[in-house]
Parts: sequence; structure tokens; C-alpha cells
Amino acid sequence: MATPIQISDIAQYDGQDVTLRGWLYNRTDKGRLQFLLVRDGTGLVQCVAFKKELDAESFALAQSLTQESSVIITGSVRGDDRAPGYPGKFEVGIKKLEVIQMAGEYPIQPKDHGVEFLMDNRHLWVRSLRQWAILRIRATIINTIRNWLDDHGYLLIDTPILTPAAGENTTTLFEIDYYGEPAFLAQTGQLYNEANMASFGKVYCFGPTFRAEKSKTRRHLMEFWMVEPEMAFFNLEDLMAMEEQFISAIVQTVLQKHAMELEILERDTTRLAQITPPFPRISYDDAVERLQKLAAEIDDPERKAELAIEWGGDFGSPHETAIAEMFEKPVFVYNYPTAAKAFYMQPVEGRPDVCRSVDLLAPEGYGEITGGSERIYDADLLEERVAEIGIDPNVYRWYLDLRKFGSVPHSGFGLGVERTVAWICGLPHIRETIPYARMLNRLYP
RNA sequence: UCCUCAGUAGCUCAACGGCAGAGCAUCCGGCUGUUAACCGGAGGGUUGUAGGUUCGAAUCCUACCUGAGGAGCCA
Repeated sequence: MATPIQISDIAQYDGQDVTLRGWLYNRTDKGRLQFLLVRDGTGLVQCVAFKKELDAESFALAQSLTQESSVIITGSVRGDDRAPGYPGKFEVGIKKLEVIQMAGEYPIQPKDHGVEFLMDNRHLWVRSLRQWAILRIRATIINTIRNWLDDHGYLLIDTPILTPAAGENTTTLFEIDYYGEPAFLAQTGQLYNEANMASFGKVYCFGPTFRAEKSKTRRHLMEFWMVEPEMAFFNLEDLMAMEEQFISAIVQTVLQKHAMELEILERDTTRLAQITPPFPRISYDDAVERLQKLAAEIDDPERKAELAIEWGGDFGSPHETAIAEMFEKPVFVYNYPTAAKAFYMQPVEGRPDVCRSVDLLAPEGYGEITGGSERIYDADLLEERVAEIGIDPNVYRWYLDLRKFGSVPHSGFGLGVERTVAWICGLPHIRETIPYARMLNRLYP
């Protein structure tokens, strides 16, 4: 066996004998000439078997090799502009081929398949080039989120997944039996974050989150990953300033590290390259006005109805898309109606019908990627709000406690990882952004 | 939960009231530069399920099941 190498490093071995270990992605049979497209997790390279250049046994194997068979290939690396692959432009002239396991008939072919079929075969679909590119970008996005926060004075403090009560009262929760007590899978770590914030100043939690909503759209999962920073002494302006730096860093890091993957995905990167601070900021009032003006200019009655909105209503998906389309970059919409938002959001001074909340809407119709606010820090007001929404105050006793012992103004937000991945990768559906999507009617594999 | 659409070979689809078809995949044969190669041959079917209309149903009707897209809700 020659030096075992990774396909991603192939250019460093031009002219040398190397050994590749991986899987057959595709094969083109030209008789005495076999083109084997081999992947090893780091890349994809063409290996060429000429009948005259390798032993009879190896060549016979090359001829009968099935898709996704696992192989060990030894051969010489040579540059060739015709060679397909990633990084490409180099191929391996095979001298010896060993088969670890000859794969059975592989269900996924390099051609179009239906969604249901691919999702049923997700355990195999993750091997496909597109999925490989997406999940590599996802890993970089997660890595950049953590690095950026760690480098900017935020401390990772994990929050529980099994919780005794709702973080917010509005959405549905997955209920489980906790030794005879009802418990719920966390839909946010925010309330715990607020406790941790008072110990560490700037904190974040990062983990899976669960929502038992019967949502069946391209933007929803039952289990998704969310990063939630929470910062002491941050007001809404501080929050927006931090978010735009944070989001820009994520996008720019992906652009810098994943030109190849974005090319595989045929992502138009010109829009992404523009994602740098500052982002535009508009108030909810302004957004409603813009939507009403837009709706007035539209003739199509169906579209008009879709965009119709009265002050006080929350934005639906068509509204979010329409607002986002008015800007090149992600846009902050702030000061939403208090009634439409969570109980813990700080009312605007002198105008309690709106609150110090902000959502960030991604461009190109990807919708809300972050949602955050200043939190109420006055103990009496928070108790009042808890009473208003009719939750047993005992459930929130510990949370209300936080306002009694050195309460400070603070803010935080949540960023949905999968929506961010979908946006950056330019994907039509969120199901490809997570290795194993949990959706309505989808718990397998 | 509501609205719309779709279920035919392993996969992607055609046939739309009159013999169940093609491409890919699989198997066999040919080919020294393929890029989802190409050429020739073979095997492969309870047309989602149940009922109905009809001389005759993949095709029309009803119910159900499964999936997709959208709405609401949200990240």
C-alpha cells in the first residue's frame, strides 16, 4: 500500500503513488477503460482503470464494481483538466484495486428522485454530493456561531432539554412522562439564559429545540437547532448591532471556506457577498405602512388578500417575504405590537402597545431567522404580565425571582440554524439542512 | 386543522374508457477519455386500498390511506 491520502489533498501528490479508501460514487464503462468516480468523505476523484495497466483480477473487479461499493485503490496521481471531481483536475491511474464490500443494488442513482423516496433513504442520501455540500456548510455555520460568540466574550452555558413548563405560552410542546410527572421538551432555553446571564454577563445556549406545531411548510421542523445569546445591559440597539456583526461573520466565513460547496449547490453568491453591517432597520409601524402601500398598488386580488394587514396583526410568511424583498440585506423589524409577542418583552416607554422586540428577516424569501427583544426587568411589571396571560405564577417562581435580586436591563435573541443554512445555501426546503429531519409525518430514519 | 395537487416496474415518468409502455438501475454482449457516456439484448407489474359505474377501468365516481405544495403558527 502506498501513502494513504485524502482526496481533498490530491493536488499535493501529483506524480506520486497513493492509496485511496472510499466508496464508488459512479462508474463509466468504456470496455477496456473504466472510469471510477470515488469519494472518501473529503472529496470526489476520478480513478481510471486501463486494462493494460493493472493486474487482471483488479481490472475484473473494476468492471463489476457496483455503486457505493467500498474500495481501496492504489495508483498514481496525475493532473488532467478533463478529470471531474471535487477538487477535480487530478485523477488516479489505478494500479491495484481491492474491494472491501461489493454493494448490492443501490437505490439512489445520480438522477432525479422524488422527495418521499429520498427522505425514506436519508441514511443513504447523505452520501450524495449535494447533501455532502450542504452538511459541510452546516458544520461550518455551527462552528462559526460558537467561535464568534466565544471570541466576543460570550460563555456557553447549557440549558435543559427536559423542562417542567412552557418557556412561552403560545406554542405547542412535546409532552413526556417524567416518572409520573408531566414534562416537556424545551422549545427555548431563554428563561434559563436569563438566570445564567446574571451570573456570567454574556451567555448563550446552543442545542436542539422542539415544537409540536402541526406546521407543514418548507420552513418548519419539529426538532431544530437554535443558538440563543442573552446579554446583560444590552438594549434593543445594542442587540441589533451585535446581531448584524454576528450574522455577517457567519455568511462571510462560509463564503471564504466553501466556494466549492456553494458551486456544487449552484448558489449565486453575489447576494451573500453584500451581507455586511449595517443592516437596514424599520419599525413595525413602518413595515405595516409599506405593506399596505404595496397591497394598494397590486391588482391581483389573490395577492392583494395575501398581503392585507391591519396594524396589530403579526406578519405571515407572505408579509415577511414582501418586506425582505424591499431590501438587499437582511432587515430588522422592531417594536412589534405587545399583544402579538411574548409576555416577557419590555414595553416601549410611553407607548405600551408596542414592545422592544426585533425580528431579522433574511433576503430572498427565507423569512425570519432571528427573533429577540429587551426583557422586562421590573419585578412588578413582569408579575403583572404573568398574571395577565393566566399562567400559574408558581411555574415561573424561579424566573420571577431573577427580578428581585439585582435585576438589570438585558436582551437576547434566538437564531434558527436550519433556516440560516437554507438561506446561505439557497435551498428551497429546510429538510435538507439537518441530517435527519423530524417533520410532521416523518420520524424515519 | 383548512385549501390545492399527486400516487403505474427498484427509481423517474408515459398511456387519460379498448393489448401495461419508455428511460435509468440490474443481468448479458460491444467499445481506450467518459462527465447522469453510448450501442445491442434480457428479466422486471395485484396501476396506493376498498367499493361503485360500464360489455370493458390505470383512466370515470365515492370513501379511506400515503405524500407534496400552500395557509395558519413559528426559528
